[in-house]
Amino acid sequence: MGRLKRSQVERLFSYYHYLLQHHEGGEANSVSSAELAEFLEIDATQVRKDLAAVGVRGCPRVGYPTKNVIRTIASRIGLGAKHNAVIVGAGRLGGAVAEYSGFTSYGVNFVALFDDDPHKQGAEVGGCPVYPMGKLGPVVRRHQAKLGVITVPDTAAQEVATTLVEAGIQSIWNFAHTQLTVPRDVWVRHEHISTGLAELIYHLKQPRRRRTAAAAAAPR
Amino acid sequence: MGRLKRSQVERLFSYYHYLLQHHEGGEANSVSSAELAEFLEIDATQVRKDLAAVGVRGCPRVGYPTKNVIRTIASRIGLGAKHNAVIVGAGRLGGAVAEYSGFTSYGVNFVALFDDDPHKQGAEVGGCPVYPMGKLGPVVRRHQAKLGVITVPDTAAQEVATTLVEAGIQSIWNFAHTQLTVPRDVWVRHEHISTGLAELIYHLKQPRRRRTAAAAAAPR
DNA sequence: TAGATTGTTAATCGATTAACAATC
DNA sequence: TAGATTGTTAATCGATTAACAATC
Repeated sequence: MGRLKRSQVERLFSYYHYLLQHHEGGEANSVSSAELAEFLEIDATQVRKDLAAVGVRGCPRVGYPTKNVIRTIASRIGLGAKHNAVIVGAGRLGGAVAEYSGFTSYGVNFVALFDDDPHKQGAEVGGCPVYPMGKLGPVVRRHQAKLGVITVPDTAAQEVATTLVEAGIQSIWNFAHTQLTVPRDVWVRHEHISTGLAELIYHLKQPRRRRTAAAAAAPR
Repeated sequence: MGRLKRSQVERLFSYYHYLLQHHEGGEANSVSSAELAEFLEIDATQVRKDLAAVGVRGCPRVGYPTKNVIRTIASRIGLGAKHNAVIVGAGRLGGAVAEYSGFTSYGVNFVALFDDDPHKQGAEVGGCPVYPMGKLGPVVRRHQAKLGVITVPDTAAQEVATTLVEAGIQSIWNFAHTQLTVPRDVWVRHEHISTGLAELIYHLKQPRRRRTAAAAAAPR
C-alpha cells in the first residue's frame, strides 16, 4: 500500500468524521459512495478511488460496509494510536486546542501547555498544567511527546519551533502565520487561519450571485 | 479585471502578509518574484502571474515596487474596507478569534459575541460584549454586520447558521466540522481545523524520510 | 433476471512548471 | 553593453470527471 497523498488523507478523515456523526449506532450498515460524495460535495468516483486506495471493498447494489470503512480509515490514518502532544502558548487559541474534546477521540492526548507569562503558569487549561518554557524539554522527553502545537504570536514562532525540535518533537502544528525553518525530518502543518478571513473579506466585496453547489452543503 | 480564484486570493494575502512583516519600514523598496516565491515555497512564475492578475507591473532587473504591491493587494481583496462582524459561541475559540488583533488590521471589527451560557453573558471578550442568542438579530441589524463566525459545537452549527442568515449575515466563517445548508447568496468558508490534526497524525505514523522543500510548504 | 452500484480505464480540465523573449 | 528579472506562451503534470464494463 502506497503512501497517501495529503488530499486523500483529508478526504478520508472527512468520510470517517461523517460516518461517526451520521451512521454510528444507526440501523444502516452500509454507505454508498454517492452519499459520502454528496456530503463532501465531490464526485462519487473520487470516493471510490479513495476507498480502493485503503483497501476497502464495496458491494455492487449495496455500498460499502460502514463499520469496515470506519475501522480501516482509522487504522490507516493512525487515529487509534495514542500520541502525547504539547501546546506552546497558553492564550485563548492554545486553550481552545487543549479543551477541544474531539482531539482526544482521535488518540491525541495533550499533556501540557507552556507559556512565558507567569500569570498563566500553574493554572490548568483543559485539564492540562501550564508550565514555563524552561520545562518544555524535560516534559516532552518524560512523556515522549511527538506532536507540538504552536499558538504563540507570529514573532515568537520560529524560536518555539527550534525549542520543540531540540526537545524531540517530530510533527508541528503551526497556528502562527509564519513559515518555519526546521530539519527535514520534522513535519510541519501550517494552519494559517487568517487566510480564511482574507477570502471572506474578498467575497464580501463581490456582487452577490448564484453560488455553485460546491459552496452550499447538506448535512444528512 | 476578472474575479480572482480562491487560491489566488490566498496567495495574494500571503504576499501581503509577508511584505508587511518583512518589508514595511525597511530600506528595500522593491521585491522580486523569487523572494515571494521562496517564502511561500511556490514557483516564481506563479507569483508573477498573480501580480499580473491584479495589475501590478514589475520592473526587469529590479522587481516589483513594494508599496504598490501592498496597496494593490489590499484594495483588490478589500482589506481596507471596514466590516462589522459577530461571533456565535463565546468559548475559547470564539474568544481567540475576538482577541486576535491581526483581524482588526484587515478591517474586520468584531462588535459582539453571542452565547446561550448565562455564565458567559455580560462578560467582555477581546473588548466585545457577550449577549444571549436572542439579541443576535437586533445587534446584527443595528451594526449592519455582514460577517458571522460560528464557533459553537458541531451539533449547534446549522441552527446558528440559519439564525445568522435570517439576521442578514452575508458571509459565514464556520469553525464547526459540519457542512451548512444556507441560501445560495450566502458565502460559507469552512475552517475544519481538526482535518489538519488528522494529517499530522498520519505523518507521525510514516517512516521518517528526507523531505522535499515543497513538502515543508504546506499552505492550507 | 433487472437494476443499482462498484471498480477502473479513458478523457477532460485546471494548475503548475518550464522555456524564453522582452526589457530595463 | 551585459545581465538580471519580468511577462507570457507552451509543455507538463496531476487532479477531477466521464464513461462503462463488471457484478452482486
